[in-house]
Amino acid sequence: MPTFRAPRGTRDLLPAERVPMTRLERVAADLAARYGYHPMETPLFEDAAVFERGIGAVTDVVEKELFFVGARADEGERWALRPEPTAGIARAYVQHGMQTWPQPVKVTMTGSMFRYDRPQAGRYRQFWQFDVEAIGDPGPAVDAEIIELAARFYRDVGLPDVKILLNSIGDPACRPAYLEEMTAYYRRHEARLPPLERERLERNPLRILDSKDPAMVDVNAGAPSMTDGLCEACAGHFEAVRAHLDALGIGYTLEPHLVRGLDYYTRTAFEVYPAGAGGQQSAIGGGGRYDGLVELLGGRPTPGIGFGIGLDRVLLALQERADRNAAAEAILAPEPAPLAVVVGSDPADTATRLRLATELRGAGLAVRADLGQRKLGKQLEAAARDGAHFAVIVGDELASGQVQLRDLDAGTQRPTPVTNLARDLERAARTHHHG
RNA sequence: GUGGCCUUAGCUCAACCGGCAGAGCAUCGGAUUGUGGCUCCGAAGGUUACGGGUUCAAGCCCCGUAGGCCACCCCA
Repeated sequence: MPTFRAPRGTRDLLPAERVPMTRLERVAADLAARYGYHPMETPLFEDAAVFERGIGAVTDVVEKELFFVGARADEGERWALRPEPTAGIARAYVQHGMQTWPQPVKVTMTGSMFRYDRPQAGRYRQFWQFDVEAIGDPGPAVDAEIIELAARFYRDVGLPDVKILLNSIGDPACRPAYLEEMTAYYRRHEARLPPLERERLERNPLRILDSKDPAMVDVNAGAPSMTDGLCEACAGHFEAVRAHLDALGIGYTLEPHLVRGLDYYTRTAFEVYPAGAGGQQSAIGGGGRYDGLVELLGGRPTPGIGFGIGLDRVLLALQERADRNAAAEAILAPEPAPLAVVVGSDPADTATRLRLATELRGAGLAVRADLGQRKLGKQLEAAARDGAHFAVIVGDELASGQVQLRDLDAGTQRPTPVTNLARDLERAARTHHHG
């Protein structure tokens, strides 16, 4: 066992993971740019109150999953690592007076989030997310546009068959009334509720509807439905979102029990799951409307809607998938091989190998240099296994100003003057690709 | 935070009833002084996660800790 290892719930992203994840980020960033979103970035940590006030003090995320930054607590500073991106972005919106920008303000952010929960496959204490936010437009069309963007992202990276769960969870105008009605219902049946559900009744009643306890099936069947409890404005908004999605041809599943874990959500809520998995902790994306958040953080009343992509889980879904399409393969493919490797086993030539490689790179070519003193056979073997198409062999003919340019695929080689090397290699590469 | 399963080389895994810790892959070297992805040979790599206990003897049995995984919880 090594003396040190990555802290629980965190992991090192080695090239085999970081490379595909970077591609996911690139696809998402290019896509969002086409929709008019601009990248931004907030600090990794914020005043803890930003999350407590924005996300809600009685949510799991704030109550038990916040990572506090330990420094200087004695000086009254309470910082916490961001558990999600939206609260920080809303704080920035207020701080920078973005209400004076053309509305809606459309931004993206990519990076790590932190939650102190119990790790599991696809559930980490540090995880990566790509996030999209449109702040300042109350209309249902934006909701549909952002869900369509989400659907397109998953399709573009090779997950064309994701399941989009959709719901409306009302707003401050109608949720209290509905909550009162449904808690009253469950109080009447409290004797039949398991302990966990009784606790939820006090703390987070909406969760009861989503219970996995078999004992709850009967009770839940008779419960008042959230959809029926929507006020006219929320119902109309929801209907319009669905109509827009239908017009765009975006498939979704109505899920009246879908409840989001953060207090700031209003009206539209959605989550995205990979095709097969029914597993509950496998959401690969989620989002919704948060019309009260900016105001909670000290701004004017401002509507907003956002969507987060769980990059770790998207990657996992792609890796686990048996029937990968071309898009998925392109995300997971290893990095392209170098065009050529400069090899040579005479220690006296090391400087020349380094110089030649540098010149070739200066000419825009992807060239690896073997700067060791292993025997030539080993170097060629490594170059071939790397997938390089050419080897530049530096050896005796250097005395007459020449190196060997070897075609590793064809197994042929010829001498070429070092002064011509870049042009020669470029030409060889061109004819090679055509052949 | 609750319950359960697991942990042997860098990776994937063996090791009979408790009796000398092994293989494949990967790494490095060798097989004609400077020419290949295959093949052959070899080397290196281990406090059997960590700490205790039982026993003549523990990778194996018992306890604790850590980490991973699964189901909850919750979310991405």
